[in-house]
Amino acid sequence: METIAVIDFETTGLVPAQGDRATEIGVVLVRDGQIVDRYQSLMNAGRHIPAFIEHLTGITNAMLRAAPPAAQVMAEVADFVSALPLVAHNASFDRKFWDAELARIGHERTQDFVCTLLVAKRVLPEAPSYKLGSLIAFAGLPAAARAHRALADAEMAAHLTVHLQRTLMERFELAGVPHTLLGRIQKTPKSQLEPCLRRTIASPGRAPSSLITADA
DNA sequence: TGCCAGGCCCTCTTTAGGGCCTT
Repeated sequence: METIAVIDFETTGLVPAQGDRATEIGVVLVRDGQIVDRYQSLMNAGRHIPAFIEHLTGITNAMLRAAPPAAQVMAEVADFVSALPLVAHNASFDRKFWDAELARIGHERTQDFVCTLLVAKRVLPEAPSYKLGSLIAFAGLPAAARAHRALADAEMAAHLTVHLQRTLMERFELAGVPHTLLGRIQKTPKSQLEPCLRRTIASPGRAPSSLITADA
């Protein structure tokens, strides 16, 4: 059964190219709709956390001074994730930091990222907001006790991923929704998604991902 | 102290602009 790695970073800011660094990472492994493993660690990259981000996340500069070095943490988490497909909410953000922090230890990402924000916009078009917490509330999924911490946000994104997969399976009578199909869905224009998946139902002999590729 | 960027998406669009989302 397919295993995916849902990740979330807390950081000092928005732009690694301007010196922002990761301060914490959380990873949740999901298999067959269930969380099967977790990884979380603060990481000390020697970068000061602005006060408003300390307030936002609860991660303080004092906490980072006692945290393991970023390089050590990234080596551990790269080993934990290995080549598993990656998922994140607003993945363009986490992808930037994942690639930047990996590059600092001489590693390079080989797998794709799936973005739950882009998939949710297509699968849940009636949602009032696409913030992670708002989608969790909208879908009636369990909310984390402390948002804006890496593992809590990764767990919420994992629950959202499973909800999106199950919604697609029920709506389109699909046997399964692998990460490759989620990847195709996030790249398919919203206006084309419904007819593409409807044709999937009418062509049971063809794999959903190949159908989306051909029609997109 | 507060902001930073960038991809996506919508519309009063496409020769553009602005909001959302992430910390």
